[in-house]
Amino acid sequence: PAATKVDLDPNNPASNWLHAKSTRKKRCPYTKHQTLELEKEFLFNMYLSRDRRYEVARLLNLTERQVKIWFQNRRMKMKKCNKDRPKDI
Amino acid sequence: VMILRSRFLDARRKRRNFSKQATEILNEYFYSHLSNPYPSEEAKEELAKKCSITVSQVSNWFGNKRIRYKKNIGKFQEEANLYAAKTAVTAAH
DNA sequence: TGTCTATGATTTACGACGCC
DNA sequence: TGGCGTCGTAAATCATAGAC
Repeated sequence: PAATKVDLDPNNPASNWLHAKSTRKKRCPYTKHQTLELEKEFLFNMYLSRDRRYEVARLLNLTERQVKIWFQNRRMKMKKCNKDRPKDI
Repeated sequence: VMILRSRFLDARRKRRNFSKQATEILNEYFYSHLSNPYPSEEAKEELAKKCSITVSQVSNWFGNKRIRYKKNIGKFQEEANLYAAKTAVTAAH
C-alpha cells in the first residue's frame, strides 16, 4: 500500500494521511490527438521499445517519461476492465 | 450476447448514486478509521459485498472521500460528528 | 423545466517495491 | 545498479445524476 511505514504517525489525526509531494507535476490532460495516437500505438503493441518510445514522444510532444507512464497506466486500465467485467461476453 | 454487452457498457456509462445504506456503511468505516482510512484488500471485499458494489467502486469511493474530506474538513464536520456518535452508541451495546 | 452542485469514474503522475 | 515492470494512490478533471 502507498500509506506506508513512514507516514504512519499515530498522533496527528487526519493530517497524517498523505504525503502530498509538492514536487509532483500537476496533472495535464492530454489532447484528443495525443490520446488517439497513444491508443493506436497501444493497439499495435502493449509494450514499447526504447526506440519506439522516443519516436512516439517526439511525434506527440510528450516526454519519454510521460509516454512510459501512459503505457503503464494503460496496461493497468486494461487489467481493471477485465477484472470488473462480470464474465464472458 | 450483444444485448448483455450493451447493457454492461450502458451500466458503466450511466452511473447511479449508491444506495443510502451503502453510503451509510462506507461512511461508518471511513469515520471509524479516520486516523488511517485505507481499507485492506480484504476489508474492501467485505465492504463491497455489504454494499452490493464492486471492489473498484469501494476504492473509488475511498479515494474520492479522502481527498474531498481533506480539502474541506469543515464541510464534513457535521457528518463526522454524526458517525462518531453512531459509533459510540454501537460500542456502548 | 433549466441550473447547478454533489458524486462516481477516469485520467496523469508518482512512491514503494519487485525482478533481471 | 539502472531501468522498466506492477500496484495503490493523490489530485485534477470529466460526466451527469439529481436536488432545487
